[in-house]
Amino acid sequence: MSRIKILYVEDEVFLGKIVKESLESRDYEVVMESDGALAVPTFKRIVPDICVLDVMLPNKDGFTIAEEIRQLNPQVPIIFLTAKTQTSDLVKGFTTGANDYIRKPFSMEELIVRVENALRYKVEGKKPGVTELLSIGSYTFHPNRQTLAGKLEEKKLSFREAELLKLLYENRDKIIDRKDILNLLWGNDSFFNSRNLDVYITKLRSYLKEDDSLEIITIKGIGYRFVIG
Amino acid sequence: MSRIKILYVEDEVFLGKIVKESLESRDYEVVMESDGALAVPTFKRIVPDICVLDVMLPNKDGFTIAEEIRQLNPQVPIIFLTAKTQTSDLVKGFTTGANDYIRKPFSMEELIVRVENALRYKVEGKKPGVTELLSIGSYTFHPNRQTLAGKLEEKKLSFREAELLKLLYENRDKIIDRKDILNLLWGNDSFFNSRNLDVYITKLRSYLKEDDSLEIITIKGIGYRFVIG
DNA sequence: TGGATTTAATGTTAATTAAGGTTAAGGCGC
DNA sequence: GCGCCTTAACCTTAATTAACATTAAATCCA
Repeated sequence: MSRIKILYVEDEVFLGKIVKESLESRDYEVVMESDGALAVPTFKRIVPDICVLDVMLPNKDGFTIAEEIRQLNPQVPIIFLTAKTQTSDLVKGFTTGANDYIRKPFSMEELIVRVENALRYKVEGKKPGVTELLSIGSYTFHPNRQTLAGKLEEKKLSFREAELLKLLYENRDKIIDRKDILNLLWGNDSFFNSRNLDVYITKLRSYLKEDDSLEIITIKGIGYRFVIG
Repeated sequence: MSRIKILYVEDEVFLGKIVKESLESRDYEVVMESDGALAVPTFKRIVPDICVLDVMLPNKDGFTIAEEIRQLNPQVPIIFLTAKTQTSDLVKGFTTGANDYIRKPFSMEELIVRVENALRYKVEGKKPGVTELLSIGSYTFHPNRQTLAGKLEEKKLSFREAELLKLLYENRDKIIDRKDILNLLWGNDSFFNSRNLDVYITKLRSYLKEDDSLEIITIKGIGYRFVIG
């Protein structure tokens, strides 16, 4: 299977490169275009599987680009990146069908989730995606359904709980920096969010206490390490 | 096993020297390159295990260097050092996988954690880490879980305790220089950290006193020797 | 040279500080 | 109102620093 191709239109070059590298390290093929006026020609040339458009662009804004892309291809998913100040009402009008939007500042985690959702939507129509199952000790974790099934019962997890558990699981046996968790899940590492993380760690520990081979170890001043077995 | 080789591209020479020394004190081999244009040639010459690239460089920026390095070697982990302003505060995350980001200013602790994680990822791919068990006299030591199990009970160790014990164990029967311990665990050998080490030695001795065949011997003015049996 | 004395290094325990854990009470959107 | 997220309050623990004790090496002096 060939790689998923993303057209990414962004005028802030530094930000763009970081996002591009990030997506590429997750095995997406990314073509970045920094000039709004060239977005549509580039689209025609590369024929991407999905588009990520900054709304605020010089020469031609993201919405206009989207309209023109829709003429060419009514199916392709488009994700808008909007600044916080731009009214969500205006944006909502564009988020019908295959469109979605993310408010800046966003975390990579967020972008990845949206991209994956959009692709799933594209492939399967309206069906929710194939739900992967993760086996964590004696538990079964369903990241998309946000459920954690133990021996006795299945617990529904909230979004934050599920995201945190997923992150810990993906980085099991490694030290994860507190800051990284905060930035990935909350978008910044302010003091309050930091205390918030503590709360969620407590929650997960309590959910996972049925299996004592599972442990979220604190590394004070640095972060956590999730050990399994 | 030969030492891990790091290519470190940084134009701020003063900062660079500090970081270089710090990494070297932790037993990494560090090659520093201050000219962006020479980064790729240096890469070819030394063939490092991991790259740490400042993004803002004269002549050639870190991202461009990364792209060229990727042509040569798609696997090697790359860690970018970015100033806060360069990301416009918009992307807060990092990516698991071959790439990682650290915002300047960063702590050495942070860099070390990233480097070690990146290397582990490289070595083990996505496989869960093998959780090792070490047998120390009548004790069983679990470095990742930070537990030390004696005949009667299992004691939870703190991060520092576990790291120190691991270090002693890895160098058992050899004389370990105090300075080396301080540099490896604390990153420098200041007076205060030195007293700190004394405290942790006392703690470990007390934890290990169940088995008389284990002894942490002081070699005054030099360091310690951990003898087993 | 060898015992006494000084000195510096380390041992030990306790106090302090700062990070994180826990639980519960607001707050906000659906 | 309910569920989730956030904030707050209070508690616990790790890491550091400090204080004082001990030990070994270095120096001194007969």
